[in-house]
Amino acid sequence: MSPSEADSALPAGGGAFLLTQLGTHAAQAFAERIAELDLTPPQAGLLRAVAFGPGRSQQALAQQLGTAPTRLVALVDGLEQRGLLERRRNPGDRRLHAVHLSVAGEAVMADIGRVSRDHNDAVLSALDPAEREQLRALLARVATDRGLTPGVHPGYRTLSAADPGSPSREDRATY
Amino acid sequence: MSPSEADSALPAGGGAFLLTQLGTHAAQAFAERIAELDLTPPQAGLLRAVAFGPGRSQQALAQQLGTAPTRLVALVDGLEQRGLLERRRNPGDRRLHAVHLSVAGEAVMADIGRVSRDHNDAVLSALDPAEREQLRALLARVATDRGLTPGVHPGYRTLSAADPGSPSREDRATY
DNA sequence: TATTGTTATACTCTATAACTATA
DNA sequence: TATAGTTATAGAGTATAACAATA
Repeated sequence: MSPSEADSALPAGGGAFLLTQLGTHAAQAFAERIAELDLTPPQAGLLRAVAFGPGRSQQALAQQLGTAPTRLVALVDGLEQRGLLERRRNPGDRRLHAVHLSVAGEAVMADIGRVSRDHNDAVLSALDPAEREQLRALLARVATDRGLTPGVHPGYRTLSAADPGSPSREDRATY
Repeated sequence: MSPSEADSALPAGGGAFLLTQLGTHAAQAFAERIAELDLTPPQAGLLRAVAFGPGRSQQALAQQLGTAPTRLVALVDGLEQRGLLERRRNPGDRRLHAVHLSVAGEAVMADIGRVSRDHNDAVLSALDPAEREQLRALLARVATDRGLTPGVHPGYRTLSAADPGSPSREDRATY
């Protein structure tokens, strides 16, 4: 079989492939930007979660972030050592650690907000405001249809690799 | 600072976040579909690359796929043991292994093409053909603007995690 | 006994470096 | 000596399971 027979339709040219490609790119670009704050994306996500709902237990945070409680320990450890998070004992139930932002942590949160907005603008710089809204609306419909709760993404946890491999330049001709 | 101040704009609601979210979802969905053929996405990508350009060396394939030559060895090993790929010695330069699809490999390639098309249809099922094309056009412009060669994606290799963490349902209100 | 948090262990994936065989 | 392929080693990241403290 010839290559053009093998995948005549659009494996690497279809919308699903573009979504995979751009999703990867967006995640990488965000990781690079957030690295300027000496943060990883998971760390930024944890800070954001704590900022939104201060004083929650690590169990609650783990459930919200969709990660194992054991993973949260190391994350909180690192951010606590850097003085961005605080563990506070709960007098009512001393098993719980209420996680709060420190003052420094709140300052970093403001930085994260700026970085996120810059990131969004950079990724979508090719589109004007109307087009961005158009794209947003289409993506939101796909996300809803696919059962993705807006604001909650899978988290790249069980991800092994990519879409239809990495076809590359040469393949474009046929795809 | 209150959460709504911290990220007033759109960190988890903007187009960039949606791209990350849907990109992850599309990659996972493809991985699940291709697993029905007992393949991983990297394996499918390698088969596709070989199908498009048969007889190339592992070095050439590694460069095209954007991966280290050492990683390709194990990939080719597995697919050769399953009888889908063949290593053929090059009489001219016996250091090279020309990689070819076997007959069984060509049959699997046809399956991959079907799976890829089904995957694309499923992911975009919320949109009618005109809307799919609209989305495709917008994504293609963003991809070009960001310097991504169509058909070649990063490959989820250096990916550490996700966009702005995993904000989750509760955050939607503010985001 | 159940639950929160922690620690220890193992497993997967990938990257780096050393080795061989050919040239 | 330089290159293609291979093997071996190690590193990052994550998941699983056992453990200690508290309820």
